[in-house]
Amino acid sequence: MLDSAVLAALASQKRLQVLQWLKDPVAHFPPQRDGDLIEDGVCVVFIARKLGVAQPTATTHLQALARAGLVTAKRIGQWTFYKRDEAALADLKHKIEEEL
Amino acid sequence: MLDSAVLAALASQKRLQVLQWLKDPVAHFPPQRDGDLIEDGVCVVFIARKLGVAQPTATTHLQALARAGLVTAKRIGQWTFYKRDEAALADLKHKIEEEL
DNA sequence: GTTGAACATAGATAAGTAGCAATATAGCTT
DNA sequence: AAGCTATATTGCTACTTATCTATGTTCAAC
Repeated sequence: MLDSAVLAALASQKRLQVLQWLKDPVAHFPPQRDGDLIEDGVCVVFIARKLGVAQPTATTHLQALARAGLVTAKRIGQWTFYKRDEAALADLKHKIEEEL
Repeated sequence: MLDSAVLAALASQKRLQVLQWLKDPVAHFPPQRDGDLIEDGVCVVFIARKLGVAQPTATTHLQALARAGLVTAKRIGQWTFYKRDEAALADLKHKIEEEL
């Protein structure tokens, strides 16, 4: 059965926007010193800046996506990088296609 | 771009459940006197009863789905029948498949 | 070890959502 | 027209969400 909690994570224009940007991080975010945009993910402050919200607000959104399993967080040094969980997203799309 | 308002309509276990039941109304609801379960849809009180909520609560859920364009309402006499909008649902699934 | 940067957490406010009981409205049915 | 039934609307409470500022924590770099 489809999980409404996961759909709730998607029910936000800001979070949908982030997921779009994370499809091609290199196109949307500046280079990072200590983490690869593609391999490791994008750091929170970049996302906050591009979203036009304060950093804690961005953290909240990203944690919501992570709780839903749609992105993963990776801590490197003082940075936290977020990237899409493509397997989880594919699985979700498949479930929606089948069950909705 | 995916519309977060439509996804918000799906972000509820109760509304997801209703959409599932409406896939096969005959299997899930008793016969109706004045409207065909398949052609016209299912009346609100049946849905309220099966959901285990008061009638106004069911109305709210169904209106949310209707506002999102996922179901359509049809008034016949004193009844309002709700049924899935299969075209809209297919379109949504397609968009999710492509854009998520 | 002190400073500064990145991120998380806490606390506050405002807005939205789910639920109910009560009431209103609309339409049969007699 | 009177009464009954189905649905919608209203008014309320409780809970959740989005946002911010302020503070805490972690870690790098000097």
